[in-house]
Amino acid sequence: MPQVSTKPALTRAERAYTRAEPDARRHSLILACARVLAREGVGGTSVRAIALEAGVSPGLVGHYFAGIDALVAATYAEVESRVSEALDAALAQAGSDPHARLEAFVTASFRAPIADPELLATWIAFWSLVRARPGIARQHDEQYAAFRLRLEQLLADCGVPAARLRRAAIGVTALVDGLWLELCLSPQAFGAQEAAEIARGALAGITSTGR
Amino acid sequence: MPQVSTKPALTRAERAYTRAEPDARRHSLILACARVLAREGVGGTSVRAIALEAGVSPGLVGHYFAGIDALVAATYAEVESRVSEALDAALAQAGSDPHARLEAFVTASFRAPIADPELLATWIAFWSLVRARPGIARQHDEQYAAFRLRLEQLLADCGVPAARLRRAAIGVTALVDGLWLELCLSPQAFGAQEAAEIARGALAGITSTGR
DNA sequence: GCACTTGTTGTACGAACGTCCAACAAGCAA
DNA sequence: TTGCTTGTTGGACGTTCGTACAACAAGTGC
Repeated sequence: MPQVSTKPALTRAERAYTRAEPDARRHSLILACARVLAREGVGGTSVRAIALEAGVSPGLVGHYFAGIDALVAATYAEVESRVSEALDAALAQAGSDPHARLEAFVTASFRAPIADPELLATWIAFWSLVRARPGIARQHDEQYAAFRLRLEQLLADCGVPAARLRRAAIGVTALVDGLWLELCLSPQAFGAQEAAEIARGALAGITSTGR
Repeated sequence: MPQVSTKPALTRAERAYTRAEPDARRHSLILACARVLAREGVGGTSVRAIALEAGVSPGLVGHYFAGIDALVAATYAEVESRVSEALDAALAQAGSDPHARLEAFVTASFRAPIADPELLATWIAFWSLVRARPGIARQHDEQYAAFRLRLEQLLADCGVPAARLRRAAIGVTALVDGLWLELCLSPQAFGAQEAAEIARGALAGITSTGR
């Protein structure tokens, strides 16, 4: 992105102002931030990179958010919301059979819209921020606790004994995260369908033995 | 870390030069880099932060490595080596029973020296670099392929059918990674011992059904 | 057309970045 | 003690960072 330093600022005729509603602008900045986090990682994510990705001027980040950290936090909320909605939708379509519901909930993570390498990469970037940013850590804790609680409920509906619920939920959550990680970082190793099969196998083991 | 800008440079009497052998100095910079990556994440890891952590002057990073990226790559190699050695040691102590060996190999990830929150946090930082840095991606691919290959061998020794080896190895690797992630990011949720129990349960499922 | 509201641009600014290197200094041998 | 080798310091330099904001401009109502 070289800037020809001898080139004068754009004339009035050359500047292109494109107005957008505040919510729409905020949303497009959030999406741009997610994409930059995914592609460049945390180290390559800057106000200028996000603005360039969004096709706007850098000042807009400061105008619409209390700074880049606030934008990243808003991006976390957006991505998390997208994942939650996909899980909700999977459950809504799963019917009432407990095993089908459990499987739908877990395997939704390996289908669109979740199993998108870009979304997974953004998610990995968020993981890497948890320890250094208390705000992201809070968001992370809430989201994970909610996911695990829900998973426990679904597992309980499948007859997993109460004494084993917690560990089963932790294990399934870990398996999903680990498969996400490798789906994203080593896409040549296996794909989303295989990940779903692996997860199904694990669920079958857990629910068949009540282990 | 405010620097009193009116304070003159240290006089000759105040400067403290401490010499170290090149290898020792390189190693201490690598360890400092690992600690900073763990604590501050990628975004907070800079030449100055690492040098401060190592108790030396920033110029030493450039003296001993071809820049901060080379130092990070060297840090990856060091941490990976530390993990591999721990796994080797666990296997060496496990005896000849295939099931004991498999369990030792997998649960070693949940014992010292591996299950150290700082090491895990450094590892998460490396994950977040994989997509944006080809060199780290190469290191990552090699390390993961080697781990999975080894795991497949151990699983095969336990009688897991050849047709199921690959997926079993992928699943166990994912489970380990996911448990690492949460051990590090949500230490209040569960501990290393419980992680080991969860992993043992998963291994028992895989090896008992030959699934 | 004008005035006002409100969204946009792009740059100034101080701070921090990675890299480079001259000056310094520890340690050793003669 | 001197000279040499080699490790260390810390600051210069150009670049990039996040933030702030003056100037600009789109869009609306009168």
